[in-house]
Amino acid sequence: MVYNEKQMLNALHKHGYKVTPQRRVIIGVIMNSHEHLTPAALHERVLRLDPSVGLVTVYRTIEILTELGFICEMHAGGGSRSYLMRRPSEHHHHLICSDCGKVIDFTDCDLDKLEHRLAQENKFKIDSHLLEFLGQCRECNKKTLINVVTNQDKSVPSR
Amino acid sequence: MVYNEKQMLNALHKHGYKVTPQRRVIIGVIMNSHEHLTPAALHERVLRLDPSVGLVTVYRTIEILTELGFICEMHAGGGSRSYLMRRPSEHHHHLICSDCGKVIDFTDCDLDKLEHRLAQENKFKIDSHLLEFLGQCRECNKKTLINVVTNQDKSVPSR
DNA sequence: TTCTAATTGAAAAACATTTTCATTTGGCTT
DNA sequence: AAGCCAAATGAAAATGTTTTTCAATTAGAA
Ligand SMILES: [Mn+2]
Ligand SMILES: [Mn+2]
Ligand SMILES: [Zn+2]
Ligand SMILES: [Zn+2]
Repeated sequence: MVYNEKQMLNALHKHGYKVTPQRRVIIGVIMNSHEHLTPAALHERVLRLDPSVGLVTVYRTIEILTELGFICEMHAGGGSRSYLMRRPSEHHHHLICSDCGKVIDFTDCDLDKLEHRLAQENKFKIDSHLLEFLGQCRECNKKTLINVVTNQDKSVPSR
Repeated sequence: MVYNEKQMLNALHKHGYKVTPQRRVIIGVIMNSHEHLTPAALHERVLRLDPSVGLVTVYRTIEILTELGFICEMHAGGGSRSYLMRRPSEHHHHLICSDCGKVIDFTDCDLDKLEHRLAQENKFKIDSHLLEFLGQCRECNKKTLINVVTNQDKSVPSR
């Protein structure tokens, strides 16, 4: 289940935030993008629709939308920063393609048993968890395999 | 199982890296710290032992130690950046206290079944995963409970 | 001891995010 | 419809983190 634009704008209003043209555009871009976006990437797309929107406004809107639960952060490993993406409404996790950045959500992490045991053994009160699988999507894997076959006789540079 | 200082210095040498006084100090600080450290926090502690070591060298050493597998990144959620800490040698994950930053490692994540299923269903080639539990350690939880009891009759400021 | 590629620190550059502030505006009240 | 004002905005500056550049130093092999 994914929120639609009207629901998001209503929620803004309901929580005392003003529905500005800038916020409309930003929300529109997020809604119509299936990838996760950095603030900068989001801003770039917003500029195409309204060149006057500032990056600061993008940051501020991201903060609100996160607070309202419409978007969520992503951790794609490596030295990479936190990204964001539109999100289903339930607790979920990510399958991330390290090559192209494609993201697939999944909801059944089934970590309750593990969580319970860890809580007991370590006297921790566990509030939440972060789980992400990193790998290669089908398309990127195909490309890799083709490259391997094509270049199998070529010598490899030593560094 | 945790590496000792000598092993780490040997590994540096073995991989063609020079064993410099700076690297000795940095490794020493990491070895003797049980918390995870940001590059800046690590540098701060290094300065106490050798005020001439530059932050750049800390970054460069972090990179090498990560490559050699002696330290690993941490993702403590929120807008937080990537942290690092000393680490056991095997595949493992973290239990992180959101209050004091205490970290407990655990190794048995047992995600194979889930990984297999996700790989099949989504045609993904999964290389690795990231799993962290966030919560409150015993001590911090105690403090919280005491505060709740102590302040239960006091009025709460509205913001 | 000599030699040299690796390493270092300082400074600058490159980025990412937050703060400040004067101006504008959404939307409630008349 | 007009007025009002707290909320929101963009520009610019400030803050913070990480990387790059470069000349000087040095670890360690010969
Ligand atoms: Mn989750
Ligand atoms: Mn660890
Ligand atoms: Zn891909
Ligand atoms: Zn704690």
